[in-house]
Amino acid sequence: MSTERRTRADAERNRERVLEAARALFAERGDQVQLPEVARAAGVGVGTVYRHFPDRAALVEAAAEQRFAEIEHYARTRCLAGPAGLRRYLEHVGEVLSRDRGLSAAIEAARGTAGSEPRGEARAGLEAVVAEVVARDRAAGELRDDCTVADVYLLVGCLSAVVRTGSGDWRRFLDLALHGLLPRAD
Amino acid sequence: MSTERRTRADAERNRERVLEAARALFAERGDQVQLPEVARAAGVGVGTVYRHFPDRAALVEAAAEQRFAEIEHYARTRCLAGPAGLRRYLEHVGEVLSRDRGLSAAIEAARGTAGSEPRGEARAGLEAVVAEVVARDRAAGELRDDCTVADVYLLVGCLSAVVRTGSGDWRRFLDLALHGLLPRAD
DNA sequence: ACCTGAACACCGTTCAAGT
DNA sequence: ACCTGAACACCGTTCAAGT
Repeated sequence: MSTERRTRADAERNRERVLEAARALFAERGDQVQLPEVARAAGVGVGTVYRHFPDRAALVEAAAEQRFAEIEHYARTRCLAGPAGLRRYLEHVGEVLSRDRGLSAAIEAARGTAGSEPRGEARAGLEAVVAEVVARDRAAGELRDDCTVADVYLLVGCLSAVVRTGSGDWRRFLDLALHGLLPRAD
Repeated sequence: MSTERRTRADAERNRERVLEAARALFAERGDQVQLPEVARAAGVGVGTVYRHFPDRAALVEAAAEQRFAEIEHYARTRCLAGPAGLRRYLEHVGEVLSRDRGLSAAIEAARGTAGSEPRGEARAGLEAVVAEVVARDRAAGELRDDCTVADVYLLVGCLSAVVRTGSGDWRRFLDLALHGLLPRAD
């Protein structure tokens, strides 16, 4: 089992420090934090940041990964039982986005890098739960029959933009969007 | 009336050339064009660009101003008579956004610069028509009673994000959003 | 192996000099 | 008055040298 166990001691610790610093800074000020700043906060040289993360986008994504995992956990425990699962899901995403300005950057960057959508692992897990939530709500007659996971991505992207630009109330947006997903017979 | 008529000959022509070049380049590649590039395309020095426009944002906004005027004209002639005025308005905005990648930048930058929303003149005119369209559609019972101009801005912002990131179909988004603006009794 | 930080490339913006 | 473009400031990324 001694296949690929090379990462030694301080290397792993440095990686974790960088990630920790990145999470805190991105959450607070979003995409505008500078990498040298992250390095300073982590107490390492810039080169170390680049050793562990190929570029800025990779660090943003890695810092967001934890949030995706948290959101997935919330979805599994809170949105698969009872009514209005999708509504609860989207409201939770809105709240997390409001608290972590860096999440938007990760969500939008993923779109930017054409095609390579399924980055980090957490994303795959998330997509699976969202599919379940949609299926459940549809079966319960709470959603239009043609509502898909793609629709949810669409709305999450918009939600992210609304929160990021601070234009108006994201809850109002959700009200409109969710109303739009209702079955034909209101 | 010789109050403030100082701008002479080439100055005005240069300003127009810069604007022309900026319109073409922004439309094609959006917010990622570089100002030295605009200067080169316009056949002037960078300094001249800055002489006429204080900074990048101002140039983006000025280049977009024309589009706003065009959209306003469309709205006045096509969305104040007949049914589904707001739907026709938003579909037109979606089409213009699809053709001019720089418009998104202007729309989103305006939000970014907290508070100072009402830049260029064209925007004020636009806001006025949109208010009329909303009022008409509401009176005709085509929209929820609580639908406001702010809602339209919200959706235009989302539309812009959807088109810009190329995430999914913006027409699908409009379908959902407009459905969300329907009166309670579908 | 991994770390450091000076150095490089690049782009927005300014400003001394020219007309 | 206005124009030009070299120069400056800044930030992402690389890499030679050190441990």
